[in-house]
Amino acid sequence: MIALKVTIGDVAKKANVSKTTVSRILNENYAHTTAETREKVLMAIKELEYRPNALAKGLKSMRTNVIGIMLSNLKNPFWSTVLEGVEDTCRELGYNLMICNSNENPEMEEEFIKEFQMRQVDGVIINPTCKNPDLYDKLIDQNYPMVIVNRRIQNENAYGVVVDNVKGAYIAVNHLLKYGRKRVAVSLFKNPFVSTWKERLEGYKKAFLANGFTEADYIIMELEEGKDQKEYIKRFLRKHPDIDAIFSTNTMVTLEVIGAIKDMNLKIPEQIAIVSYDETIWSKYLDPPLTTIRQPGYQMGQRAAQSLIDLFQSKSKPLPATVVLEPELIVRISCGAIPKT
Amino acid sequence: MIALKVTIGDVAKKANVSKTTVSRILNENYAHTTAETREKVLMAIKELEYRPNALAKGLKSMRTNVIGIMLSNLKNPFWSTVLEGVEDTCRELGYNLMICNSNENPEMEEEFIKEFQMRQVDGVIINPTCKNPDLYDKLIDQNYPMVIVNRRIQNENAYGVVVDNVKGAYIAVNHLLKYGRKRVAVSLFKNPFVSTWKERLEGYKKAFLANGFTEADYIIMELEEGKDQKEYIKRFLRKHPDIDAIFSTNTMVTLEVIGAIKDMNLKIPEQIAIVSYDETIWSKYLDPPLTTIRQPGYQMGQRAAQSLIDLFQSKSKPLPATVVLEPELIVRISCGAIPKT
DNA sequence: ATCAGTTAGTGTATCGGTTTCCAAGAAAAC
DNA sequence: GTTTTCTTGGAAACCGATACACTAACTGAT
Repeated sequence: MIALKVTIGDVAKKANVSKTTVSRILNENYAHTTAETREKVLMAIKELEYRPNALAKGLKSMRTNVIGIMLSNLKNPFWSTVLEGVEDTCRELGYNLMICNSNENPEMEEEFIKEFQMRQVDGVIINPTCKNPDLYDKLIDQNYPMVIVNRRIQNENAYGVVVDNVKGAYIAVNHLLKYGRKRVAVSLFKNPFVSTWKERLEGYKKAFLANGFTEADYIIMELEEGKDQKEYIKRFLRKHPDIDAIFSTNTMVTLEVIGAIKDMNLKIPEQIAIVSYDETIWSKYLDPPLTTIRQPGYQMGQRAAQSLIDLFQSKSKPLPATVVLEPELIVRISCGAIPKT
Repeated sequence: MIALKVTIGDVAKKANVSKTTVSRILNENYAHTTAETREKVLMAIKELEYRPNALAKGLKSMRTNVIGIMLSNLKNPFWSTVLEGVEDTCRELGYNLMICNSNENPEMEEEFIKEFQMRQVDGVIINPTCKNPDLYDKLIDQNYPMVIVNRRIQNENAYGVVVDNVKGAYIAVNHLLKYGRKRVAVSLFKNPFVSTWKERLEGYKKAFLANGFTEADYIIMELEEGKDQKEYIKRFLRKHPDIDAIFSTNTMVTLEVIGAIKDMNLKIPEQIAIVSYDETIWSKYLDPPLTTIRQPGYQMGQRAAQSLIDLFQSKSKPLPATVVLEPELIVRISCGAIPKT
């Protein structure tokens, strides 16, 4: 048997009071108890090593102090950082965390939302697949406490925490163009549902226009999940031999790009410069050290957890809003352009 | 309000049966129901979009179908992989996952275990800090369903999944010595509580003795958390200028080691060869490409979840056992010794 | 002495399921 | 035709907490 259970009734009996009294003391509601009674009860709790059953508590009180987080990808280290921010914040504020992974699969996403609801989590943080707009709308209409992270959804009443992806892409590509690159390609996983995809592409285009280029100068390399990326990239580079820089919107893609370039015996950054999304601890040790866009993942996690908990703790419901965090360009060798300091 | 609740009573009323009958059908206990009744009830469930309340269910049935996982570090990508294995397996088998992070802090660890117990999780997977032996013993004595991952604890009755760390270190150092390195240092975070620390050090020593060296040849570089690692490594290297290889037991340390070596303008692998723990997607793109020990993290997660669930699903309790997975040496440039193929 | 007001504490319904025990009718056995 | 068994289904207790309605005791004012 698993640790035979001590219930609130046992404590009450031992301390010679009612369950109500014990419950009040447990919940630090001291309205109807003397210091003396409290002492007695706390003693009994300690002696019996009593731990309240969170299931029973949640059932009656309609609050579980659990929040759910649904990510779409566990592999990407960016999410570890976000998760860390969420976890730390939850712990500080007395919440536990239930985690699941939609794997970009909208059916999974829907299934897990139901799961979270059955488990009566107090709210959810979700990196949406963006493929279930009706689901998001329904949840928001129902006033289900939810914070959308990293990506945007098409609903004005959502609470969200994102990084400015237009800006992230813009500062990356702008840096390349300012330092003389003319044929800058963008590499991205084809995923037109996802807002980050659209925004980073938008930032890429914006940088071109801001630097006197035209639409004709865009070079867009769309990769498809599951294929041999490196082969595709090599073919693409051979077809466009004038490319002198690549802005990569995704860590995994970046590594494939670097692999392809090395296979083709091209020099980074002399022949092809690279700026890549997502700073990691490896970035500065790559060959060559990688210029990256850093996203404040830990902060994103913190803010998301904080906003969510505000949502059901504050009496006056906060207005729907999306917090926008700032990306940052970390300049290293791979972009071939280090500003003088 | 959050989605107004449909209860089993509502379904019962709609289908003109008792709660008992609905409950039986929900739990696929068809002993007392005709196909006709089932049909009726399932219709009602669908129409009302009924979803059982997992809290109520768990309270009475003493089963939550939730398992807890406690890691000691979210940053290290090795754990993302493990987590992915656990998550996938849990989903397949119908379990949900509650996650927390002890951050190597034994008090946190104890706190979170209590938290998990209060929440009535069915069992836990834990990467122990190794600093709470009494806690582990107590849980095991109480028959608390628990699978220890990655590290070993001093208790014969534990269930565990680990990678062979003696072997991992052995094959790394053996490779260096076989290919002619004579002054091989090991770099590790000083953490004598943790079994992996001991085992990797043991493997290091074993490789020396197997290659005709003696204890006098050990060069042990112990780092302390929180200090400036790179500075310390540089001082160490200057003090031991004869070091011609480093076996690094930890990804983060490896990066510091590489940084230190580059700062000192030494060549990898010509002057100092490196073999490092934990293969990552970056390893082969580092400068130079890194020879690593790959640990099967995803498998570790799978096996752990599988074992844990076996523990409370199979009638005959499995015997305590620790599954040992095999590490693998991935040879690249940094060790300066690529076997001919 | 009476009444109102306050304080400390209790009894019990309740949350939403599961489970045990029992009943009624049909089928089978004698 | 009566008893036994099997099948289908329901009533009510229960899991372990919280919350509402209530009482008993005490204070103090009239």
